[in-house]
Amino acid sequence: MVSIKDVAEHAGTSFKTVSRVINNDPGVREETRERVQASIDALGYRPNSAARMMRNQKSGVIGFISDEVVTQPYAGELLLGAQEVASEHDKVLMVVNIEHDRKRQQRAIDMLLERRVEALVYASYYHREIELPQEMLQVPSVLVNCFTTEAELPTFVPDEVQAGYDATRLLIEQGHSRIGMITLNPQIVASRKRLEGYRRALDEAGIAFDGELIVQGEPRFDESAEAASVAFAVDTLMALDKRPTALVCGKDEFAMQVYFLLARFGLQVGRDLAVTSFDNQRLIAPGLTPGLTTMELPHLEMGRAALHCLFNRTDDRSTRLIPFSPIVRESHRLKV
Amino acid sequence: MVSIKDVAEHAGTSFKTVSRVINNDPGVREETRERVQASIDALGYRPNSAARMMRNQKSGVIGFISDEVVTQPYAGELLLGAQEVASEHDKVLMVVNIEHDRKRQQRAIDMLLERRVEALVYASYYHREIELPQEMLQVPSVLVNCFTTEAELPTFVPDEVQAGYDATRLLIEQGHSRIGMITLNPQIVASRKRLEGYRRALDEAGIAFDGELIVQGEPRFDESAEAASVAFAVDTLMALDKRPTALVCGKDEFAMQVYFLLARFGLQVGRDLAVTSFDNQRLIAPGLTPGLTTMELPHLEMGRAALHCLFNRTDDRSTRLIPFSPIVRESHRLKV
DNA sequence: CCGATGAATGACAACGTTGTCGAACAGTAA
DNA sequence: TTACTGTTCGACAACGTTGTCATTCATCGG
Repeated sequence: MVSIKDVAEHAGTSFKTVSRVINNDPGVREETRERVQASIDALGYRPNSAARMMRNQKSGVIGFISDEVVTQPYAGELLLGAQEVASEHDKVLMVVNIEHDRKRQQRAIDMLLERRVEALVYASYYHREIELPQEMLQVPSVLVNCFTTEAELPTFVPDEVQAGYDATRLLIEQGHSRIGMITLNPQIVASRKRLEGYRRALDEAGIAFDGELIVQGEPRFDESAEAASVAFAVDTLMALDKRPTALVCGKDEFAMQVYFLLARFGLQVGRDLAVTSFDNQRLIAPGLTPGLTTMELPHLEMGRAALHCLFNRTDDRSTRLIPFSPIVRESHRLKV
Repeated sequence: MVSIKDVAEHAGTSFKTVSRVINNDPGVREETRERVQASIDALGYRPNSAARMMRNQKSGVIGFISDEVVTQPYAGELLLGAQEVASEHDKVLMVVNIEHDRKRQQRAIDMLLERRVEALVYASYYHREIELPQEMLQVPSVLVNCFTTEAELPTFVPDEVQAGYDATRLLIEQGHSRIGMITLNPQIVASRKRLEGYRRALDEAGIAFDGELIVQGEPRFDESAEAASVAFAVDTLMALDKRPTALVCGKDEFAMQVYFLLARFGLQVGRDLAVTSFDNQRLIAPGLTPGLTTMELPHLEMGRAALHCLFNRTDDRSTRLIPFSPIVRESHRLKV
């Protein structure tokens, strides 16, 4: 590989002068600068970042540890937002997917610390508590879409309560008061918090909470039984004496199921039942008829916010709630 | 940051001996080794990879340039497969998303070459021809899910023809001979090749090709008009004198639309129309009733194959076709 | 014409690591 | 004792940069 010395020899100067040219140091005569630049171009020289790192004691790298962000639809936007802000600050992300594997996680963190990452981001696919790798405390770190009780770290999570509130509010504003909810697995943070938002919206509107209207859509054990589970949930709701006229679905896949399942009862979303949901899965939400009104997870925004926080290095180690965006289509509104 | 010299001082040896311990060099007395190891642990020493890089003239990094792989549902599996193989060989991926931006692409490549990546992978979200960044020829490179005519490089793309063939064949085997197809935008490689596979399957089965059965599902200009476009396609097919009894959909979103749209005609997928499709979008395909039979894009496999190719450095610069996997559910079969 | 000034450039060290070579030492055979 | 072996360890250089300081040279005022 061609080094600064090769360029110097080619240009007939000392290698220090070449260094000056590369770094736009002002103390170089114009003529010399041009000659050196010509040699750089001729030899195809590129500064060796490893040498620079050693000299400057800075890697310019930010580690991004993800459990499975990258493999999940649109969660990758989190990465995208992070990359965008990082590159504004001339930093690069080094992304490692650890896939819930302890050993792999350890190896990944070792690798990142050996590369002297200037900071670490830990991002999880779904909003949950994590076991904090203790090594993360050695460098500035932030958590995204996850949290921990083991240490105080800047944390960015979606505002699930607000999302639940807004999703419900959209239906209340349409005049509904019998509003059903198909929840995610209650062990999940999102499930509990969104329900909290739902209740808050009802309270605020003076609507009494009715436990009968809350049914679980995700199966307790067998993932593959999800379709059946949603079907059961819809059946349960539709068998009620006072059927709901509106429904908050725990995720867009549930909503899709609902669109199909209502046909059994001769009903249609958007005519007989108003629906809102969460996620705004681009594959599903716009493709349904009527278009699905849904709360979009702020992945991009969380990624951005987390990196901004790293660069504005204050001592603020609080948890920040990033709001969902309501994507308003037609499903929350009944056509008469 | 604590260096090898700090450890040496702490352990009362020369720094070279510490180096030997780190690298498991045999010529160290057991007692010394333990003493040094204790110091390493006590000080929390981690070897500085920048220094190692400089010394060894090897970065251990493989650059992964993606146009938008990461932000697209499940295309991230490509990255995952690549990462898996890389880490088997003790290499790390450095991923950069260039988002079709010329400048960003140039910056990304410069950055990667300055970091002395040992190889480059260029992966595109959908199968297409790319303009090859000329710098890629400076290091061993492979293309994934894309190709170029500007140079001969090892290339890994999905076998679209086989996918079209298989998707059609599944229907033929069920006794169908009037098989419609809703195609993607014909400018896309996948669209043309899959149609070729479709024709081959028909030929082989002695079924005459009928152009009336081929309709375009993707709108020509306006992306947002896709739903309407598919609706029009279905209407067209259903208005034929001899309606198709089976249908190959260009992507799972089309299939989802078809499930809904058939209702207009009082028809049902799996009862009146057999359907196959492409992609196996996890959000859609398993959630439809009947489950969608679809050809899964070999993202994971392409990622793996590409990296294997880099490590088995032969001079083979050919294009390898990676087969789709048929994910057989129920939609290709009519229930009587 | 001389010394002072400032601009342009070079010599050298250092960053943290590993490869090469040689030194110190213990043990063994003659 | 000597000579030789092998084991264990350290001194030193080098990798490619950049910061510090010294040197060279032209220019300018007196």
